[in-house]
Amino acid sequence: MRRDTKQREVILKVLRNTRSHPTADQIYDDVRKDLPNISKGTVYRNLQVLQEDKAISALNINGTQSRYEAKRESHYHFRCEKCGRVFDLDEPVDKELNKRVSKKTGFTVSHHQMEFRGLCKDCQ
Amino acid sequence: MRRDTKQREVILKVLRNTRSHPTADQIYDDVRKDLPNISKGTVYRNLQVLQEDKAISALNINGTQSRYEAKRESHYHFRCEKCGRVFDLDEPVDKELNKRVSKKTGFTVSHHQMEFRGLCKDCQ
DNA sequence: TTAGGTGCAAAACCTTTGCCATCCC
DNA sequence: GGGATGGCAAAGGTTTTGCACCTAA
Repeated sequence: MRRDTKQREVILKVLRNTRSHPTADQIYDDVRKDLPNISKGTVYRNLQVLQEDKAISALNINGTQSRYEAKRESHYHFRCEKCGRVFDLDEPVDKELNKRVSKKTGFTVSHHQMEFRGLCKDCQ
Repeated sequence: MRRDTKQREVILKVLRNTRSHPTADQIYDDVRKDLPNISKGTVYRNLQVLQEDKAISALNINGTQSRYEAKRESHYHFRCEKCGRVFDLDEPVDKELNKRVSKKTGFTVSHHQMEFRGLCKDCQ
């Protein structure tokens, strides 16, 4: 069973009080203001636990390794959460979205990426 | 100026001949069939160069570090390519997309992420 | 000729893990 | 009490980098 600990509580509090999408290291620094003795291992372990519990989410897709592809017509991806394979999709890319976001935000939008996730045929 | 090297050529060839979105390590293994003496450093360096030249692209967003956020209503992100900051967008999330992709592919689609890229207001 | 590129190995980074002490239920 | 969790430090895995030697232009 899951126990309540000060460490986990503070990590979650930090994430709930920011909109800055911090890295593990930034979270660590922030948490140390409350818990000067917390270790990085604990931060990482709790970030995982909190993800399992759906209390937080990681923006980055699939951990640390980069994947590459030759430049093609722009397209979206599907990543299987079990086997980790990445597939190209036929779904048409909506370029209007870039303009719409640009208009709303005032940012210069050059492109967007979309990734669907779930289970591929082999893994269902 | 950029010179043509056998190493870069083979790396690009490998990426053009696959749809498997390989990692740097997988590319390295593949390239070594042609160039047994190539080093990993060279692979990494060329993957960067090829990205600069827009000949290839990395699927992963923003290198190796993960960023986290507390769970919120699902939403899309914008990442500034200059300062690296990530912003939440108001753009409505289109859940129909999941169903459409699922129908087309036969995959089980649980969710999707979208990230827009460009320059934020401060960096333009 | 010479600036850009390569190989090699070490370093840098980020993340995970083993171990033992500690704490929550 | 006993299993879950934490702190610490070492290990692991990926990517970057310094340096001396090469090579395309």
